[in-house]
Amino acid sequence: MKVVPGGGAAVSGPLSRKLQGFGRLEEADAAALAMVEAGTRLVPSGTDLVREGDRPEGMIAITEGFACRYKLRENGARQIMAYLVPGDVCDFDASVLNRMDHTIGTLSTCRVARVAPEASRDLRARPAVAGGLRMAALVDEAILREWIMNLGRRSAVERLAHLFCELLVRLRAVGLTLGNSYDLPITQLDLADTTGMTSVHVNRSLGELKRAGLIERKGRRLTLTELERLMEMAEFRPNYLHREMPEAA
Amino acid sequence: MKVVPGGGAAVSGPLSRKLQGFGRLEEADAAALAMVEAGTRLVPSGTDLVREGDRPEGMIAITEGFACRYKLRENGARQIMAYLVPGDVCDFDASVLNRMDHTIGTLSTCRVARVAPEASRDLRARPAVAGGLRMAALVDEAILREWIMNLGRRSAVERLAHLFCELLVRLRAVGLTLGNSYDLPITQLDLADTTGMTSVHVNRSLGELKRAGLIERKGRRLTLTELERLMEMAEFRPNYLHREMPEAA
DNA sequence: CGCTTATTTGACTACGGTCAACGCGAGTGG
DNA sequence: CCACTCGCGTTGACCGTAGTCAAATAAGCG
Repeated sequence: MKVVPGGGAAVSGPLSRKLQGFGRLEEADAAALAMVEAGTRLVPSGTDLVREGDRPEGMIAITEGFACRYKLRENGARQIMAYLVPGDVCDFDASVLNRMDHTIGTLSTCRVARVAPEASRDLRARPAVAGGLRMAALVDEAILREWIMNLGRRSAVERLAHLFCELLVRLRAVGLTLGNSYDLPITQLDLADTTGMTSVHVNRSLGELKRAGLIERKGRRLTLTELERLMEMAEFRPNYLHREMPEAA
Repeated sequence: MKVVPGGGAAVSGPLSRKLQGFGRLEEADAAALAMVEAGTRLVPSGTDLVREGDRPEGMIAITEGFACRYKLRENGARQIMAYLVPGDVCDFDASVLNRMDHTIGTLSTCRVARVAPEASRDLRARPAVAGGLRMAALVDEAILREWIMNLGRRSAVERLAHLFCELLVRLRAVGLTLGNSYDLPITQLDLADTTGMTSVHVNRSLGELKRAGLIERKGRRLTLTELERLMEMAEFRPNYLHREMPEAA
């Protein structure tokens, strides 16, 4: 078994970290996931991992960096529909032999694990892993709904505030936060394409949040000073991100 | 076995009609679905079927009318995240014992079938039905993504145009269209809460579409005259609504 | 250090929201 | 049978949030 680079004992990576949030994993489960995490490749920012029209197989998992699902309009406008952060998995075999209706691409340099269909079957043969993946898919869908709420019924600042709160919770689940701060390795243009705005307006809205003392940004580091007020202004209720565990699978 | 009201032989209802779109159903499958459709109740417009915070079980299916998934903001603003049209099913047991993060309510008078957990298990025991439900869930998710695109990157008229095109395809799949027209039993306020606008602006945008000769409305009946131009203006590509069938399940 | 890519700012525009009034048809009750 | 109400649709005047265009800085990066 491959040793996780840069560490002695295999400290659990974001993958097992995330799935553990949905239920206890066995040693062997964690080992299988660590195996996946060991076989990652570094992908530069702005790379498409899976394109619209493709018929992908197996799975891909992100262990470092931000990726996203997006579509383009004919005029070049981009809309991001989902972020893939460390620990997130796309299970293409769950999509039963279909063509992609959108593209998956990296927003920053990413560490990506591609899981072949066979290995992917082996993973899903583990009840705890399969269950975790199913839960994760449900959460992803809940996030899509919340983003619709965000786009349809929140103002510019509120949208950004809500997004930042969501990311805090999601990144905390994989141990990538420090207090109320985390690395946000994406540009204001990316934020604009996420929140349905222009980068100019994102810039102004960020300024507003900063001036209000709600957030702070130093380099890539985003700090949610005054998290309480931020959550309140965005009406952020994290219930959609947490799934309660079934008593028995 | 109960006879479908109002007809001699059990003409396939929207439920089996829809699932057939994802793969051939056996006689017994169709019969089981017809059984579900026979046990429906009429629900008035504006009724919540399942509320945020509930922990529903079994399934519900719509066989007539429009329902929707929605959330409210504290200020009363509503955002609709999905339409449930005849043939659509919510499988709560697939959501593994979780609380609803949104509400499901009727937008018009609806005929609704509630399927108890046991009956729901029986249905899912039928491979063709289970497969169809899984496909349907994937399509629903694709629709969520397309709605995000709609909200984030399309103008008011484009959003409405896109929505109307989507509904044409979805309703055609259950045989509820006549040429390029169908019944749209919802108000302009509902359309506003769907497209993230105000009812005033929906009204004006509808007027614009009418004046351009792209749509026509007589009572509840919506006709997409000039469907080609409508699709083009909305950049509507129905690929996200169609799933290709697997060779073998 | 020089190039490229991001961020920031300003002036102006426009899309869509707000507020308010009016019309209209379907029910409902006198 | 008519008056009344209620919900929905329609229209107008005005406002404000966010988009557009353009240019100046700042920040990475080879």
